Amino acid sequence: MVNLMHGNLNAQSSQPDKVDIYLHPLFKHCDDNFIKTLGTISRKITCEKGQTLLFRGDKAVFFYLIRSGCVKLYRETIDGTLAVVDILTAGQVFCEISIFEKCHHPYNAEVVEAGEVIMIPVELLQEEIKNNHQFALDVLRLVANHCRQQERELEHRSLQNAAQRIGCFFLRLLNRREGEGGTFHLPYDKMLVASRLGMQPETFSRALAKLKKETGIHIKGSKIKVDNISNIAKYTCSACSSEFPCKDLDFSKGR
Amino acid sequence: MVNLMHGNLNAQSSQPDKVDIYLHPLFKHCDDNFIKTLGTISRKITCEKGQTLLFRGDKAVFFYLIRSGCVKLYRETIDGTLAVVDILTAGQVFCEISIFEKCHHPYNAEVVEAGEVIMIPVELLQEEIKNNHQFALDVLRLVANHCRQQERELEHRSLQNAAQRIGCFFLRLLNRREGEGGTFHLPYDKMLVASRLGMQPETFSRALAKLKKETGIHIKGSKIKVDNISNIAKYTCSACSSEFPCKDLDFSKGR
DNA sequence: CGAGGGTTTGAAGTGCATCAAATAGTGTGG
DNA sequence: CCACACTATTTGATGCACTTCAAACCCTCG
Repeated sequence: MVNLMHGNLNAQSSQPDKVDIYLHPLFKHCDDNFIKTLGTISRKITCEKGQTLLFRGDKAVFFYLIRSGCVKLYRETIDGTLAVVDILTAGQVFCEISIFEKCHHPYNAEVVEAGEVIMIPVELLQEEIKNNHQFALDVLRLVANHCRQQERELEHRSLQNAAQRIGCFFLRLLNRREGEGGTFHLPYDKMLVASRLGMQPETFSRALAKLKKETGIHIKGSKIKVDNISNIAKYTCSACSSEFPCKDLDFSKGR
Repeated sequence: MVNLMHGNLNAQSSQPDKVDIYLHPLFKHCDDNFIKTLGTISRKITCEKGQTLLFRGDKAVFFYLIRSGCVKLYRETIDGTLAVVDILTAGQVFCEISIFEKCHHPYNAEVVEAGEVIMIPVELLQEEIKNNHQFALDVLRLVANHCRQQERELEHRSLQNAAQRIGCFFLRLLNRREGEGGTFHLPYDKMLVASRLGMQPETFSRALAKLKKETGIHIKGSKIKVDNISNIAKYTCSACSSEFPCKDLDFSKGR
């Protein structure tokens, strides 16, 4: 079990096996009774790779929390072109807007790595939102946090080049103090990382090579070793309005 | 006065002179007493072009509503490169996250067209959020709506080319039924539209010419005449996951 | 009228996408 | 344990969209 209270992007790279829903910060102001109901009523499903959890346009009836595995959120045009919204791993949540509003899914969700997903019926949460003012505020915080993440994402797409976006992604995976380095594994396929960062696999490969040259990081398969974070920060954060270390994402990994 | 209850992006193009804060849908569940307090305590300021309303990183103490004029929200890297987040006109609001959370501004706000702005102290709203459950939900809706807008924006940046983004922008300005055309004015400078859509003025100029060729629209200065909306929809919406007409934005123009 | 932006046009450069093909890695059945 | 199939990743070559730099044009407003 991973305590999401202290969860950060590191949890992604360490790939925890299971995640306890009770500990997601979204529920920190919910009482034991509600948590118990949550445990009873929510569905836990085991998903295979390739399985589609929900389709864009479908009515949202569940709020999702990933216990393990990996889920890709994406939009698709008529001609089949994909725009990946995000790729989520253990501990992350999605469809949070459905918690308070009747809505239709704004994206598709596909399992890209087998795992377990918890589905919480939205009525349950909508009820809680009415009774528990603190919970309403926590939902608000979750949504707002997602909003800020997207603002940052949008900025990165217009100001950072491919190599800088990868570097920034690595910095978030590392999440250490300035100077300190470390080793970590990519949370998923390079192809998926590429799509997550809005680039082609070929571009990712070349940009990663460039990042290596520029910052002196070591790469072996999916293992990345960083001796000095500042090198990456210097290289990537010059093309961003936030300074390293990024303080944007401190509430939770919720979506 | 413009009734924001029924406001849509058309309001942008018709450039209303003044906007009544009471009618913003955010306040639809607030009682007269609160509205009166709002009128008393909020500041109305007249802004000159070029004036900076707030700086990124400053502590957020006001929620902003634009009565008239035009405000640019942007982020800036150390070397001075800008990333425009949005450009807002009469009836639109910003800094809504400050309504429920102590936060620092994630962007700068600069007046690009002189006008009047209303500043509402966040304490007032934070108080109301505690007392008025419906208001809390309306704030949630406002934030969620902003979130969806950004999701769409992000998709557009990765799937649509420059001409298609302009066409999509026009469709939102027109906001009519399929087939019906119309005439409208750009809500602000072409330079600003370009920055809003994440492209250079030169690119905008060339892409607009391309859009004209592809869809048969008529352009004279800032006046755009569209005979048949479907032509634009056919051209732009093919590179988007939503089909025309876009239903994404039905709550308000809030930000 | 003339100064100063906004807008357009031209020419050249850059970054990423695309297409193609080679190479590495992984899982399968024999 | 190996050979095969299949996928992921890398590398090369080329093309396209957008940017950048430069200059002309145009419009507005003092």
